[in-house]
Amino acid sequence: MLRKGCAHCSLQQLCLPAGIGVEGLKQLDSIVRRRRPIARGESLFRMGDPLEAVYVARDGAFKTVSISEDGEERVVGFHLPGELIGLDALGADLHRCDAVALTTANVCEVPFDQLADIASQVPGLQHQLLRVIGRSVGRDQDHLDMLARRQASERIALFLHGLSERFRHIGQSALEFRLPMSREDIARFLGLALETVSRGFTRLQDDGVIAVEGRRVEIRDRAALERLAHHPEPIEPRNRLHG
Amino acid sequence: MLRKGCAHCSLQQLCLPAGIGVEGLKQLDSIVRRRRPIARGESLFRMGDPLEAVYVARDGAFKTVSISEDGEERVVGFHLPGELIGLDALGADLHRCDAVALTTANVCEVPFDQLADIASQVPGLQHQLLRVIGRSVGRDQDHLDMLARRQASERIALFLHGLSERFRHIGQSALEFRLPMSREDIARFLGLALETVSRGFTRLQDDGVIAVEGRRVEIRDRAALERLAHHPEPIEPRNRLHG
DNA sequence: CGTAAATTTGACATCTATCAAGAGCGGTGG
DNA sequence: CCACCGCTCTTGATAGATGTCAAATTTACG
Repeated sequence: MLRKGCAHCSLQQLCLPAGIGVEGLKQLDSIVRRRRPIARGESLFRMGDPLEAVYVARDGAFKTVSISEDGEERVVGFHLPGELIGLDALGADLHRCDAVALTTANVCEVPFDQLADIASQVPGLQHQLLRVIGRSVGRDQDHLDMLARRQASERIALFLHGLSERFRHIGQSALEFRLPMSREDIARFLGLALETVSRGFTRLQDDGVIAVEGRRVEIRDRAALERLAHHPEPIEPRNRLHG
Repeated sequence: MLRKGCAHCSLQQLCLPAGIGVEGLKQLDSIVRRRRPIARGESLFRMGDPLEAVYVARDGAFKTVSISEDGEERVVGFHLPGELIGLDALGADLHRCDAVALTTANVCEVPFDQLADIASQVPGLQHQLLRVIGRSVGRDQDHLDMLARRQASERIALFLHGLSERFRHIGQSALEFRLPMSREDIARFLGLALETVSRGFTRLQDDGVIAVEGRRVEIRDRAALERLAHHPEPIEPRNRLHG
């Protein structure tokens, strides 16, 4: 039944509850619904749906995608456990994109109206809500930063680096992890062709920066990865098996 | 002295005040500061500054830029009158970018702590604040949508189209306007080289979609602009002076 | 174990960045 | 009022990177 509640959730520090008192926590807890597991490929909401709730995955991962008018799917964002999903509807009360599960996932659902209500009563919660929104805005800006890079290699390095940081942030290994998304998803997230992403991974592996095996990634040389994220090409022409 | 206050501001409908009662308006009005005109090139805040206030231009325009670690300037966003500036700091209470005036501008400054205070008291204001934040998030997603396009022509068409919509939204002509930003700013916003932007404008002019004269832009064929925004190249191979 | 999907790899055309130079524009000072 | 200067913008040539098409290979899943 998963009736433990926010107070004992491993995501406590990342979620809305951070920094609010016991009273507030109880109130918040009372409106949070825990949904049955979402299967891979299922949607939490679709483009055009009215804003009813925001969601946080306790485990699993999601992508948010928008189908542009020319029928192309663009990946707007990836969402790891503890990262709020559904804020895209804040502007117009209508969702601008679909939220699709990349893996089987468990989510908490927080009805938005009730959240807003409580937020105006519980002193810390409003601030915390704004902060969580702000973190989400921050991730959007990181995304912008990636897409503004002209070199595919930079975008890819930045993507892996950012993902690594986020895994660390939720208490998983930052140096070895499994990508929840396909190469195609990554390509659509980075504004690149699928093949370019694949080649980018291969190149990083050849250069000894990472090890890839399908969706398993190991970061071998974090410093090099960061360098690549900020410079088009290897600073020092590293000797690649002499040719 | 500009002592007219929010109640009479032409931006009323776009700003925080929309939809809050007379009482709330008075409270809000009491904390809004109107600053002396900002000169072109001046900054409202800099990267790393603590979040003190959010800003709305009453006239003029701003850009927000972030200097990435490799020293490149990236344009994160453009801000027309009525569009909130400063939300980038929500996540960490620290500004992530500089806000620079593109023209001489008059701005309203709203101390953030006081705004948050009042928002929790005035029923409509919290909702309105979230909505304004949401619109800002929406603009970020439009930006992402542009940058995810692989063809420069699509990004440029989308940029002009979006700008046109925003001018209309603030009551100015959507078909004829003056760009407040340089080609270089646009290039850094779109992740393109300056020359590519220039060439893109020229091409649109040659195709009869727009007329450009320096920073003056006239949209001649809105439908064509929208088509270009969603398709790499002219659907119907329009006859360009027969060859 | 077999089939479909995902990923990698190769070849090639195209687009964009880059380097370079020139034109247009606005502002300044004589 | 005109000439000059600097900055922005445009235009051209070229090299390099990425998208596209195609096919082989691996992986995942039933």
